Amino acid sequence: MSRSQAIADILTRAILDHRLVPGCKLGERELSEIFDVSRIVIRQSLIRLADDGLAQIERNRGAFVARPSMQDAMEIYDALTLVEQGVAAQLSDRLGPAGWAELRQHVERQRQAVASGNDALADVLGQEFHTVFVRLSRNKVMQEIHAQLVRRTTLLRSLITADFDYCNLLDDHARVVELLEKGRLKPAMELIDAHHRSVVRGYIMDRQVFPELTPREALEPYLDGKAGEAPKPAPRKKTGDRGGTGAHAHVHTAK
Amino acid sequence: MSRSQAIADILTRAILDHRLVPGCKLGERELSEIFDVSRIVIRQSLIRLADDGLAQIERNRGAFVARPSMQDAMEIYDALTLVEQGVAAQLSDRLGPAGWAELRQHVERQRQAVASGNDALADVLGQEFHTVFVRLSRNKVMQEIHAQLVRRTTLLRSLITADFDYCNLLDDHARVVELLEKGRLKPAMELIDAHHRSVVRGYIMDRQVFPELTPREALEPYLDGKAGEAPKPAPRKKTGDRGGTGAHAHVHTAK
DNA sequence: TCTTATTGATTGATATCCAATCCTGTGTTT
DNA sequence: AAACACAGGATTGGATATCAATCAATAAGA
Repeated sequence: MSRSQAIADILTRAILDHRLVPGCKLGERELSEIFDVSRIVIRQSLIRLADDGLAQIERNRGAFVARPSMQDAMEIYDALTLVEQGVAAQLSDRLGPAGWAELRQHVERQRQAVASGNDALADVLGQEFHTVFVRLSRNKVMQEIHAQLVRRTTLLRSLITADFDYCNLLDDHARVVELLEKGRLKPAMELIDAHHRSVVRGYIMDRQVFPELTPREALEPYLDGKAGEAPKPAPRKKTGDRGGTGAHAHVHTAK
Repeated sequence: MSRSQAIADILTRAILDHRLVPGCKLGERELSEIFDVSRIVIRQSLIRLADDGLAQIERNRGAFVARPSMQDAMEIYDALTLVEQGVAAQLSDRLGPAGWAELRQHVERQRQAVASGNDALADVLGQEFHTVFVRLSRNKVMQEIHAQLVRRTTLLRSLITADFDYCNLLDDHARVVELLEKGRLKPAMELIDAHHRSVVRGYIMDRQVFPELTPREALEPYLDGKAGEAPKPAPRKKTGDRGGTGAHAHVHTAK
């Protein structure tokens, strides 16, 4: 793989881990020193990030981690809902027994993780559910679109006031699978919609985000060869946020 | 705008106009001489094209215009159908009178173009319909996803045996609008699906595509400043293809 | 004729340099 | 003291030249 792609992947992970927060300057010189490559390679990486919606390049000003607006957030969640509803409709028509089994098995694995108190694993599995869901459509184009939207929702999570609990929404997943398998498409789609709406409605993005890490500090754990085993989640000072990047951050709006 | 973005746009147009056909080598040196820029700028342009799915970069081999497979074609049309159906569902809920008026007006303009024999205009309007349709969702993220899918379908049209008539499917457009406005969402969605399915089913992509133009010839009309007024459609030797890039190439499968 | 080796071309990447632009800090003016 | 103007520094966007690695196609040899 090209060096610029590899670096783009690292930057992407750092952003998704909330180690590089929205608005953070991604200076060419600084990054080139961090990764020990030339500025041009960094430029190419930044172009890739910008094409993916994770960075924003301003002419003669440089690249910054994207700072999506509330409007952007709603549009991203709308698009994600649209895609997942569409996939749900396709699956309810076309999915074979093996597919349903895989979905049920995934939910079951997550259930066991929750039961055994392994929150981190449950979180990861909760994220993965959506990916598996879309993968079963056997449409790589759709998978890539969906993955990009998920990345952007993860970026959004850097911007919200992190005063929420993670519930992995095992119930929602199980119910979606159940409804779809029974052919009850419409309730399933409404459940998907309701889920995403409840998430985005809890967003409060007025606050400015201040980077707690310099790019050098943020990227240090990803450097130095295949050290990717311990991905190092995001550090947070304030709340009890465990730093997960779960796609299921569920905001408790009701009291 | 950055030079690499401008060049990427030109390359994109040339590909969508079928002047650069799938498989065509996009050599860095050649392009850098054509556009009179350094190789680095070209590399950045090619990265953008690859991210958009219009080019494919092979390590140490270079970039080529993407050569999507039949599988890719089906997946792209599936994704397009999914997106447009989802947008249709949203519009049937949320679109106001002004929106419906705009859609009806667009269809009417296309009807007039057809009636007056202005096929070229009718073709453009037929393409635009889908774009307008998605724009009314007021979701820029969705718009960009849709636009990318449309670009890829246009690329696909370089690969099919061009033995079909262009009918602008005014009827389909009018009917979709009519059905949606009446709240008959399901038939409208089925109509969208049927349309795209009929298109992709007519595809025959066994044939190899041979470039009839060198990159230098293909790109010449786009160079030299704002000469973009006469976009120069694609040249075709064989059929009566008028060179349109209409999103509504409708294959007459039934006899 | 088939296999192997060499050569040429192209890509990936680096270093250095330059122009244009933006930010900032200072100094001047009112 | 406040507002404005200007100059300098820093950063980006880009050009050029160069080098290593890899691929492809040809040429040499069995």
